[in-house]
Amino acid sequence: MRDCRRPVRLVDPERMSACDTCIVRNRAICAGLDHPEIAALSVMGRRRTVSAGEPLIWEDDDSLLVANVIEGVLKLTTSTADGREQIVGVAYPSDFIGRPFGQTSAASVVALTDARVCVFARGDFDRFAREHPELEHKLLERTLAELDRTRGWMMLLGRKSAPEKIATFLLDMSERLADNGCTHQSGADTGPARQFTLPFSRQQVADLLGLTIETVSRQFTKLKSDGVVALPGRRDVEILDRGALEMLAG
Amino acid sequence: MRDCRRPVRLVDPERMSACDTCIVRNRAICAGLDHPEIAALSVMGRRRTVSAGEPLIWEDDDSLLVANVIEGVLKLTTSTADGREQIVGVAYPSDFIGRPFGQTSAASVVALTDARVCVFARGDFDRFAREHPELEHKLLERTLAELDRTRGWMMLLGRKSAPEKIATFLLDMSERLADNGCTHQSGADTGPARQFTLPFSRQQVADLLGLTIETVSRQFTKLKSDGVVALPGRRDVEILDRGALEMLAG
DNA sequence: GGCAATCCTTGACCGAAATCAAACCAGACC
DNA sequence: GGTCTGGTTTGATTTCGGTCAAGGATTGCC
Repeated sequence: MRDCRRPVRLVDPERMSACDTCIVRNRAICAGLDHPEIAALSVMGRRRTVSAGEPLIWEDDDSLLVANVIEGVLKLTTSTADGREQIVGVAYPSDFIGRPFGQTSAASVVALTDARVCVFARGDFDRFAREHPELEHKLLERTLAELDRTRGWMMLLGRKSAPEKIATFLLDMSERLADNGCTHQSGADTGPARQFTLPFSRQQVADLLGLTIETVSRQFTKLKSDGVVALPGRRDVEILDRGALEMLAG
Repeated sequence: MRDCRRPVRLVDPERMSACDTCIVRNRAICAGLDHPEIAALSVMGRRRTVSAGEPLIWEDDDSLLVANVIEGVLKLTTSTADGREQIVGVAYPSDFIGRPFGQTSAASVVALTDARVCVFARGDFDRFAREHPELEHKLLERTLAELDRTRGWMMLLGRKSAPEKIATFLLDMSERLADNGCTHQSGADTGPARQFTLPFSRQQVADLLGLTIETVSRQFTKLKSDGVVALPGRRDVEILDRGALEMLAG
């Protein structure tokens, strides 16, 4: 999912005067809009950077903004009054975040890595979307896919054991962090990544899987000593035995 | 959420020649469509009854049909190869079920009570929806709301204890099964139900909350002996101390 | 380099919920 | 009435993962 790191030069990086140079332009919901529409969107939107750890949207706040992720990874979380946290979604480049057509957002959005997003005032976006069925359709397709993915994760949270959770997680990461052909000559899909760098700390993996940090750590150690994965760095994973992982994932 | 039980007479109950008498007409996604549109939908759709326990859609099957729920309650489930089950959604009257714009359905749909639905071939529905932005917009709003609800449930599955799960579940049921003013003289919202009949067996409650049937049973017994609820029948619940439930729900 | 802060790992122990097993109950049917 | 059946409750026991606590490893900073 990572985008190519080729620098993008913008005449005016604040105003989105340069949707045409946007690296997620073909994959985000704005794909397929024609020139006048893109121009209208450009007027409404602004580029923003969000540093790792910085929040973009607060849970239960008025839903004031929506955004497209250009670069980086962000987490969507819900929390209980006593501070327990559950990650309920992860947004990658080209993903849409925020809650259009609703008063409040059900989840907080916080950057996991330094990120760039292009944000819109929710009201502006809502109005624009209602006038552009093609955009709404893209948003609908995306939302339906996200709902499917979320429902799959419910099975993991409700019914899987810790080893199954970790194995499923690693396989999922391996797919979502797969190289999209940017750093390779061929444009072909290179398939799931054999090695990758997690955008999560151990605590965040725990918050994603409904486990504690200690259990996550122990399971990683177990996989390492069983020769299923190598862990060259804190957040680096190399899959040595994908078959074993798939067995474990259940 | 229950609809009034006043019988609906149909000239031809098989063909949906009588959308105009449909009891969920004002709340389902077809609300707001004009006469010619409704007529076109009528031609595409068929009414169907589904008996309690009977499946309507199979997980991983080709997504062949979508539907509106007219009456009854259905569960959406995902299962593992070894037979563990997780309920990932519950559909009530006026809810939309199925996976438009996608090749396969991520969840099975099975009736919990005898139910009536109006079904459409997915292809037909997709085509119709793309030509009717207002319908797609309604579907989008619904899908966004369902995603919010699903994410809330992830917090429950990943981070809540058994007592918290049960309390949250009962409060949720109390709201969703609330009388919608049908059986009362006033049309006013009567608020959350104080007593209601669950559409779930104990096992199904377990599948919804990510627990075992024994744990569910024990928690119900505990709530009863603590005087928080009364359980006049297998599936009947009467909330005696809502405040206590809210405390327990965390 | 030394030091602090943060993150991660490891160990000992505990407890909540699962598992295993046995009653119990409520309808349905004869 | 009796019996059968499927769902439910209850009890005894186990286990998985959480909690508590300590120790390492990395990173950043002076």
